[in-house]
Amino acid sequence: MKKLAQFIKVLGDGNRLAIIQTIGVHSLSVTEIISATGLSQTLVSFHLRALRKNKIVVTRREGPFIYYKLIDPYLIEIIGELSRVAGLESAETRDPNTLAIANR
Amino acid sequence: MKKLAQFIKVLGDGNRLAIIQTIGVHSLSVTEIISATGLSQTLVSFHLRALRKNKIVVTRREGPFIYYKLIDPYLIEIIGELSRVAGLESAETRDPNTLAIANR
DNA sequence: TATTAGTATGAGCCTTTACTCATATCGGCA
DNA sequence: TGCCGATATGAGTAAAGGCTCATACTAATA
Repeated sequence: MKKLAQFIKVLGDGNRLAIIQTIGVHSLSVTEIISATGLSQTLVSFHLRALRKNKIVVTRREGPFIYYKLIDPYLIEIIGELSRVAGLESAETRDPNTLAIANR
Repeated sequence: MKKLAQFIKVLGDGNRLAIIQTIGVHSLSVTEIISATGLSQTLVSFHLRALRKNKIVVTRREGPFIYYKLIDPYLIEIIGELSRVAGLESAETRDPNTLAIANR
């Protein structure tokens, strides 16, 4: 239970959520994440470390770039579910055809 | 995004997760939650307040007792999904077709 | 080898959070 | 009204978390 709490705690930060949403189903370099989120290099790196340590993202080096991607992109869907349960999303934003769930 | 982060942050605590799981689909009094979790009265009350403030539980008074229940019991399933994505659950429970999340 | 772009790390600061203790409130009943 | 069981609240403390600054590491290229 404590492991799960730790995992969820990592998700409970606005900037990390933004980074996760930005990465989405893609594989993005740190520079891309920085410009997409508008956060500072250090701050992005700081949060990426937390996401790495908690097995939420993995990295792959390509020349001078390091690409990050979600270990399980399904996480995006779960976050969407949480958003609904939290009452922060209108019900019709849910188009089943676009859900990654469909291609699993 | 920040509202969602706050909501998730509330879920990211071991004791609160224990309380949420304990309540489950039922409606439990504080005393029942205390004995089921083994936490102190003050601590349970402390966490219940957080769950209340963040619209995760609602209360109903019945004589001297106050009953707590989840506003959306579906939350339990989402937590289960998170547990799977976190790699903390056995793989057999991982059949996408049986997931409530898939049939909504 | 020196430089530069891309990325990570460690230290320090400030805020938030989880917890406990003591006390207060509330409803029922003698 | 006074007491008792059930629950909540406020203050205080220690620890954790988010952030920034300065610096270090790494790979490519001149």
